[in-house]
Amino acid sequence: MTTQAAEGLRDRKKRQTRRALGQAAVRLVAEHGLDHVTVEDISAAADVSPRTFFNYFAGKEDAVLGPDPEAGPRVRARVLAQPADLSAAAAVREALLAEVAAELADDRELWLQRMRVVQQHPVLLARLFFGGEALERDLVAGIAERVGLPADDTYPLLLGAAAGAAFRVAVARWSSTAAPLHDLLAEALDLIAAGLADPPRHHRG
Amino acid sequence: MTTQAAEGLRDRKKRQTRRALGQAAVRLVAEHGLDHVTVEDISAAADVSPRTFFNYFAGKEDAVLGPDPEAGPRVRARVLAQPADLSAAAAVREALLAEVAAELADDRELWLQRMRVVQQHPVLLARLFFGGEALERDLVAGIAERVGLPADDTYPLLLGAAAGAAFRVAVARWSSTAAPLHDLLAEALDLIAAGLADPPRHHRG
DNA sequence: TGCAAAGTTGCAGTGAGTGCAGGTTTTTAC
DNA sequence: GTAAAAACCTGCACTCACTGCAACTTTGCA
Repeated sequence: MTTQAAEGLRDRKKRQTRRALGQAAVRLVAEHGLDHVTVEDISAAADVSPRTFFNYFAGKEDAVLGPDPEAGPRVRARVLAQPADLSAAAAVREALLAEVAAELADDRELWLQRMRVVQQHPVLLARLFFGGEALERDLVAGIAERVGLPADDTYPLLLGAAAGAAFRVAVARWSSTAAPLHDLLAEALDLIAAGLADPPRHHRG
Repeated sequence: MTTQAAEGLRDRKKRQTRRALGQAAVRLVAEHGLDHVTVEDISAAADVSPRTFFNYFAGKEDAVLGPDPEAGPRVRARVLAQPADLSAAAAVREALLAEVAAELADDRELWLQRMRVVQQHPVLLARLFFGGEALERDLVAGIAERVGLPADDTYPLLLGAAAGAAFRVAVARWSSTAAPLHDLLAEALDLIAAGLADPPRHHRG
């Protein structure tokens, strides 16, 4: 049966095209702004027809964000894989930190540019959150399973949503400061675990 | 300076039109689904031209959500108006509960239908969050001012984002349960203030 | 009553996004 | 090695979203 590398030429080309489109989208939008870039521009830069673009992405915004359909299940598995003596919040913390480390190892520079673009285009932020929705659903499912509650109970929903909030804030600060994303995310998650009590040092008039 | 009733016929008509468009949008989308409703349909139902529709809303989704541009400043003011002995988190809690009560007093039924529609169309959820962005920015500004930190510091950003998360979860549960939104929101905010510790009763295998 | 400001509408045009059909490339089976 | 099958790419035609512009109508005000 000649069971070899198992990765056909077809799939490799598909990934190449997808990647080319995504990179072109980020680069062009960074250069010219979101409304001054058409799908045709992106397609041309990636050397495919505009029609083909839509075989890969639902639109400009999707191409910029390049959502990863496997991220959700991966995060869910990570949550369940954490040691049983951790609280749910702690398990989410470890799972997200591990996931972020893995993602960034892949393509640090692209992610950074992507996030800078997102900061400059609030519409993209909305779409990022939307993609985050699918991910958040899986995260919530993992949390629910871990604590033995239904997935539509307040607690899993809220922990998932709060983790998403922490992630957004960390990314926002990442694109404007030089600190490692890992540290920023850890800090945000810790603040939430502390119940968002008033910050220690704040001098009033 | 003739500072009188100050509400001309013009402005009243504008508000009527805006309201008619918003209601028509929610009703039609609830009936036929988001992609089976065109701007033309909505305009026809509100008895204006399609071109006029765009003088009021940026698109279908905006019309469904009917964002209130004054909500942001109002929330910010509410946060600052809370007693000084409250923690920032507690101040946010009180401000949001008051705001929700005021909003709902206006148009309870419309809001409920709106939220049901949002639940069924994740794209709208993204847009809701986007509109929420503007609001969240004002909320963050209020928090920052209250605690004496810059508005781009982690703490205000995170408290604002977490409050947004609590709000989303409360709304999600509101549209699927019968409980009052006020109670659901209070519960969610309290859970966050408790650091999202493991829920009290959860029996493992 | 008459002028200015604001609102409404139609028209024309760009661009997003989709279904369909024909052509090309990769895979699979013989 | 070759031919059928499956997957992919592409152009075409179409609907709909959205915008600028230029009348035209209504409201506000002196």
